Amino acid sequence: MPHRHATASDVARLAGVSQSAVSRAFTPGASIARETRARVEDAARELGYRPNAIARSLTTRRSRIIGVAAAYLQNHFYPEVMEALSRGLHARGYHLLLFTPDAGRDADPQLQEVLSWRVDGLILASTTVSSALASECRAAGIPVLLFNRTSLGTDVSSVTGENLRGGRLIAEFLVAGGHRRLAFLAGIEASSTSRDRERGFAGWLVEHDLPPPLREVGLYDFDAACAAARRLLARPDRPDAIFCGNDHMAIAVAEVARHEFGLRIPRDLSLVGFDDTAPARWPSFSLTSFAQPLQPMVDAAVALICEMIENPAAPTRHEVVHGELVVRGSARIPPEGCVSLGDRLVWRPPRDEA
Amino acid sequence: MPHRHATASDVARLAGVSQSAVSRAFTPGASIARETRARVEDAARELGYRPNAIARSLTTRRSRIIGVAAAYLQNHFYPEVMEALSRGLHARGYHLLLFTPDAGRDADPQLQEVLSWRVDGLILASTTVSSALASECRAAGIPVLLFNRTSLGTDVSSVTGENLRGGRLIAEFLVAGGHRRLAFLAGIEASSTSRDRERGFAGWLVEHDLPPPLREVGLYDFDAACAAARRLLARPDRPDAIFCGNDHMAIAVAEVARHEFGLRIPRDLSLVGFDDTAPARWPSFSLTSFAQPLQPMVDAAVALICEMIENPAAPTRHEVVHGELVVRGSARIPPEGCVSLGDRLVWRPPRDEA
DNA sequence: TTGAAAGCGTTACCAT
DNA sequence: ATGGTAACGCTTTCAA
Repeated sequence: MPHRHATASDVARLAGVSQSAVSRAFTPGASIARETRARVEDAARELGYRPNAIARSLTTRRSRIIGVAAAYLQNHFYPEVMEALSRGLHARGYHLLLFTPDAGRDADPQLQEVLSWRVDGLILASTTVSSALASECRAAGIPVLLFNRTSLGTDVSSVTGENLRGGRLIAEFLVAGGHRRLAFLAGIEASSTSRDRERGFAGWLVEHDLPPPLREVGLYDFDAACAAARRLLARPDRPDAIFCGNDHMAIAVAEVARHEFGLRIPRDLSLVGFDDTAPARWPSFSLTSFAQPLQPMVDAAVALICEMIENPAAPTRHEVVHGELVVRGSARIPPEGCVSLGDRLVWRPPRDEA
Repeated sequence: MPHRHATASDVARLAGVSQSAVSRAFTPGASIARETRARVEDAARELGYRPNAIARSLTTRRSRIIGVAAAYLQNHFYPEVMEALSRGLHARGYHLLLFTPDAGRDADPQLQEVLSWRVDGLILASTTVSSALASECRAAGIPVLLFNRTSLGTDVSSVTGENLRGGRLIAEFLVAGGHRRLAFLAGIEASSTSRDRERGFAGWLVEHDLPPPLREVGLYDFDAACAAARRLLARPDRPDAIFCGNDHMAIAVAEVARHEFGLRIPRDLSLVGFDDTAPARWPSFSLTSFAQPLQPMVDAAVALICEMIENPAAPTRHEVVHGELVVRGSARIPPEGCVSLGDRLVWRPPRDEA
């Protein structure tokens, strides 16, 4: 028995009021008598009535749904983001329509479907949605927020960590630790995160008249990072320190270095990651990593998308959330600069350079 | 400029047809002349028209949305599930409305909100939604599917791995490996997965006149599992093999065993996990683990929920997806029973017992 | 094959 | 404060 849902009219009939009154009883700021509301609520309870969000959205023209594009869920950073995002949006009365663009393929068709739900906003935490489309949405008047990425030419708001400063700081950290044969393991080269981290890293070196780092590409993928690590570590001029574009790849490199090359970390090889995800804290890796503070980033994203929804005419904003270089055991520790911060050890340049 | 979305009427006007014709042009099986469709499509393209899913859902009374409850996203198993689920549902034309019940708190209010979207189905991949509510949904006629869990008294369909057989097999595996001082690290005790795995494990031991395993509770949580490991490993009668309720906890135990107790795995301690998630394959852990085959489980879930939607009167079903005990290096390997399966080594009892 | 018209379950605007 | 009524944008009869 497909047991039809009760409607506002059903409730109205039972409560002996108009259907409009029922609507008011469920609208926070509406003007309705205490007693009327009570009667409606009783009737609603009896019938198991809940306002139909679909019908409501049709008239209000606000869905209270945010479309969220996520991929790379195998990278520990993103699941944690999803969970926090879901909670944060819920707290503001929004729901989260998830879509996961296929890695290689074009994400735009999927996005079109999400758009057909007239989502109030869009958070793109995945590189594979074309920037063109992102700005197209903006043109169509729907707020778009890039999470943990930015887009080049197009003018779309974003929330990111300090990719550039992080890269610079890590260069300085490794050099202060006495390393001179540095390497960078890029993620997806087209991604802004990878580009910015590399730009910061290589930039600092160049500015200090040091040779540019060796370079391989790991595509933010575990297996690809393993392969890149093999190429890097098999070189005659093997690097003695590698800055990996994220923790996920850093772990891959650590595994290859130890188990295939018999290297000891950090004695033979220093490793620095980015994100400071949970596995970085596991003793086996004890990864020194530039933290992208999850909760602040998510909070910023939620606040920003809500603002954009309330004021669609607002100018685009690029929020950069402050992070720290969290020092653990995977990289040689410079003699100076370590500071204890809460329960973590972080590194700051002895002479203020950052 | 909030640039109003084009509606079917707008398209109709431009194409010189009725609004109904526009609807037909976007309805797969509808009867419409080739030429009419072409004109509609042209007009639609020109106006950037896409049917409004909200309005459509209101009339069809099918949302093509599946509500998915997820939590424990820090356990690597679930993100992978989410991603596969999202793809699988998309392939069938469904969208995924994600909600993440707060761990401790009551998930039911959140679920109510999801229900107000008149979701076509509900997949619960989280223990915190009350079984009572799950069956309430079923009573209300909305298909509910439990993923990686079952519920006790209530009659709700489910997709799970072979928790019971897995537990039994692991007991046999460890005993065949010469272990006698066994322990079980439970997850969330109220969860069916933890209960079934334990029941299989302890049951096999009892049936073979072996003493029951030691027991601690790790709540499927990394830190809690670390604490449990400390209690277990500090005992005078320290176990020489631990079956951990999932990989995530097994890794926690491995970390504590190695880095706090100086134990070597598997020489001093054998460890077996459950799920066979990506980190289990990392050389540092090389975890022997009973595989819950992700893709088959997700495929089964998608197929089952779709069936339930198409035929709500169908009886509840409990699908159990076949898994294998994947042998790696974290547990002593019995002299017999290892079989190569694809690129993995799996264990099967020499005399067929499973 | 096509168009007109009646819903779908709300909210929002009017009067009252 | 309340009830009537017109949208909201679509699908689905029903006639033509």
